[in-house]
Amino acid sequence: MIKAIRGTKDILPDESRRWQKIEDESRGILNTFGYNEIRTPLIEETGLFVKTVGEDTDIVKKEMFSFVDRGQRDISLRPEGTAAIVRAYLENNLYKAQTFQKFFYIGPMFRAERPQAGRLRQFHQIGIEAIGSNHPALDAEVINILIKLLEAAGLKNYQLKLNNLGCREDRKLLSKILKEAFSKRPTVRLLCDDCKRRLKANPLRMLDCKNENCKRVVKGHFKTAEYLCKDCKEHFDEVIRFLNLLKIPYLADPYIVRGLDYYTRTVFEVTAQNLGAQNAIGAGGRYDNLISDMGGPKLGACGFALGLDRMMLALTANENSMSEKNGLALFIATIGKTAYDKAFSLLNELRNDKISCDIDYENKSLKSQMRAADKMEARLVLIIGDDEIKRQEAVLRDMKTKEQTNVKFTGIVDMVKAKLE
RNA sequence: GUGGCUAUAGUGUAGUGGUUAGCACAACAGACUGUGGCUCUGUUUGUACGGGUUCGAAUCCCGUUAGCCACCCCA
Repeated sequence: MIKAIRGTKDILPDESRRWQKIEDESRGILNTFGYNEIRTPLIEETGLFVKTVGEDTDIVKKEMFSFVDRGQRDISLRPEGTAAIVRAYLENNLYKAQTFQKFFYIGPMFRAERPQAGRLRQFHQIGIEAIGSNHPALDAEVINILIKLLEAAGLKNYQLKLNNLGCREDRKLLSKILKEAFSKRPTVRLLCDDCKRRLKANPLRMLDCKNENCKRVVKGHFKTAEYLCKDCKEHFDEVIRFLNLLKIPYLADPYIVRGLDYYTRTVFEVTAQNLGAQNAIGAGGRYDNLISDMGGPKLGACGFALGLDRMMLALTANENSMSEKNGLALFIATIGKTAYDKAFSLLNELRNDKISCDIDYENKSLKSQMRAADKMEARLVLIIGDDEIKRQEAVLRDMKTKEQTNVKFTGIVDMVKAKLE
């Protein structure tokens, strides 16, 4: 038997109902904030992610599903959403019609990590990208939307962490300062092996090392805010002011560093409880250099991505989930071939009138058909047998009141409609 | 990607080398035959896969696969 690929899973109808509900609610919220859905391909040229996410990031170095197609093109399944959206924004010259634009997306992303609860190789994100503005209100709005989506889904225990990485120059300065601080033998020896490597490749990542010893040592050497330029400092203050205006509680955490290279200035992360080590449920930030780096105009932008699979997990853990079935309006139970034929065409009429209805497909006994109707939570059951065919009328049973009435074949659709009203 | 733990009907589980692998729920069928839920009766379905040890393996060993936990990373 062929099984689903490692790290992928089926979202079965029971669960799918919950997904749809959350997606629908999210679309509604995003709509009120003026965001429009964009759908980009699941596959892109590998170079897109190498350039944007960063050559030295784990995502690109070891987590991408990449392959060479028959035309010898290097292609990858998208590991995240931002790069493709910026690509689409530039490729379709969207900025020429209007510079500032707000997008949202919902869909699967792919990363070849070792699977765990809350960490799949195909996982699903809902995210937004607001492109074309440096305004600090935008950062606050983006964060606000993330919070709104979480609350709409019913998530209770979450925490928002906020930081400012500074502009590209600030990041360089920070890297330089870190490198210098740990350039001498004795200080280097205090770091874990990973951090020794990070020191060379990507010093900023030393900031969020989980090793207690590293935390202490690195902490002792600097505080992020001190290395911010005046503009970045001001921007951060403004973002905080707007957040306060919206009464959004946050925790300033100078050790938040994102694993994607394009972030500048504001970065944030929302963690949820009950998810074990995979507790980052949503995260994002500003990326003011990405658009120009990709050959576009110099424009600021900000966005986030929310992990839907993780949110579902967190919701089940909170026991806030409920899966209500969409009960059937009508079930038609039949006895005999003639009755089935009559019922089958009747079904079509009812469905044309947007009445949800169904019939038996397994030649079951009347008793079993009634059981099936009950299981489907049918409100009404129409019973047609030989007697009814002779009289040209059917028995309509209300499943709740057990009340039964005879209805002429010609008046069935109207009668059912009236009963359902 | 590294280390560890786990794998028994659809689901949750019992079974620590010895008969036909047990239980609950679910599913299906039926209870004077044309009517659901409750009750009762019956039925179907399983040792992840592949090797090995042994007279004998769900049980011990090895490999594979998958899941889980931690790391790593991230949503």
